[in-house]
Amino acid sequence: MPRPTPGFQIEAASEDKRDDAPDIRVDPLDSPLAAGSLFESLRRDLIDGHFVAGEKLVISVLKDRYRVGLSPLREALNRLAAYGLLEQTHQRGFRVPALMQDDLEEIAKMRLELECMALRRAMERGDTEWESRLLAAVHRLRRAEANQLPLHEWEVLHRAFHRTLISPCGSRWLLRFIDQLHDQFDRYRRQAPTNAKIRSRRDDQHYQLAALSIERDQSAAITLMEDHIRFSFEVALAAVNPAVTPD
Amino acid sequence: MPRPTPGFQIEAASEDKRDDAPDIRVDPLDSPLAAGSLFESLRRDLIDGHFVAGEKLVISVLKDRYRVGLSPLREALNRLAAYGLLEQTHQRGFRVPALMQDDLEEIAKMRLELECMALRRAMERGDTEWESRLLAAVHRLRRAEANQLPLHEWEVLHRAFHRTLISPCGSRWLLRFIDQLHDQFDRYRRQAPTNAKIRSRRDDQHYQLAALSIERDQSAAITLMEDHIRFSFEVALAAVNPAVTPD
DNA sequence: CGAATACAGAAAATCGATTTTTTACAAAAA
DNA sequence: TTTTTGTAAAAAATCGATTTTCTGTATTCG
Repeated sequence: MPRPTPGFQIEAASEDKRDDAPDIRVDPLDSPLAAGSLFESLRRDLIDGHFVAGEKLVISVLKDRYRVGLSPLREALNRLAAYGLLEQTHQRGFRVPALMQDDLEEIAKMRLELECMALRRAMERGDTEWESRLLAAVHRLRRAEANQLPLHEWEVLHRAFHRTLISPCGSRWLLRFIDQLHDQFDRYRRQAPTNAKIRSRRDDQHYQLAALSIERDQSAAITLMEDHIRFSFEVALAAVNPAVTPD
Repeated sequence: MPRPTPGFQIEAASEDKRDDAPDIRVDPLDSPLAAGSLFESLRRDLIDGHFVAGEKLVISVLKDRYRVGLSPLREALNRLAAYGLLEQTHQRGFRVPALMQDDLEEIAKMRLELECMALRRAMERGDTEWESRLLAAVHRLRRAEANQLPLHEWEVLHRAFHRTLISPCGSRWLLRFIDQLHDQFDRYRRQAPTNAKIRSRRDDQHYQLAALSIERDQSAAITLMEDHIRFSFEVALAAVNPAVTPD
């Protein structure tokens, strides 16, 4: 059964005046991209934890909730399954993957390998334009933290920062795999609690990552990237093992 | 427009007696897994090159060709797009990605990184059971080559060998990404010509790979894996640049 | 004569209904 | 009481029709 999160406040009630539902990103009824935008909506809701891990997704319920027809909905679910954010079993529908410590460890390990590889290449290939965009991205991210912007804004900027950092790595496949792993990782991280200490350390790491990368200090940047991912992993662990929130 | 390959000998003519069409792997009409098996059929036909690279896939044509309804077909296409074997543009359907040298280079580079990583881990973790399965796999593969089994049989055994080689690497994501890259790579390789010399060298490499991996000779095995992928890359290059078939 | 526009045909995307399969529950038998 | 079997409800999967969007062509206007 879906969790009663603020993301789903559309009830069967009033059919008009949807503009005041800030948590729903796209109104599929007005948009001609039902299947495509639905994929994005579902993707985000899955990562945000708006569904209980392990939960079975009942098509007819989703259909009502997102106000779309059967075909675009099933197409979006199929894409999500191919992407790894859903599991599909023949004749018994779609299921949200459970959260398991083994999985999280594996995902973190892969992130470590791939993101360090990407960062190394990015430092070799990045130009002034990249350096500029990176500085801009880290600045936006830190301001969002300092100014206590809503969590969602921060998440968007955080993802943008990491993407910018490795964007000149030269491999679309590498970027694609890392994106996929980030989505998987964030399912855990978003479930884990944070505190000021965690956020502050993370904030520093982001800034230092940008600085060292621009300076082309390869070994220091790579080491920091490893630290950053390991630290995020420690934090995310609390999603599967609530005892171990680090401070 | 689809190429007139033997895979598609079903014309609009006789509506009965489909059993004599050996190249169609599953008859979706008899199977209750239309969408799932259709994904596999399309995946294989895409890798086999039964579609022209860059070609636009017309839904209604595919519908007739594979004899399925619109919904399972579109679901399969969506999954293939998420998987990277098709490109989707909103409101203008699905397209087979073009073959480009840049892409091939990138794919080969990623294969090099990921498969070496996986092989290293597999050698650390593989047990006797793995060694046995690996010997069996390489034996089947070499016998298929020696006995001139049909190409398709060899392709299946070839894929099975590579999968077995790295199977104990301990990371589902790593295996998944490598599988995906193999599919991409094979789109090129299958288009490139081979000769006895190429096949013989490749055959040797497979045998040596198995032997060195079982002996746990890490550096030699990794070096050979690099050679193997580089060599396959050289061969596959002919798919985009017909002048350079190596001998 | 060239560019812009309107039209017609084709194709993609979506919808709602139908079919098939699974699941849950209850009744009967061991 | 427990297991088995039958039945009804629910859900998934598929189908064919409908709607929307695009594309190519021909016609009109500048």
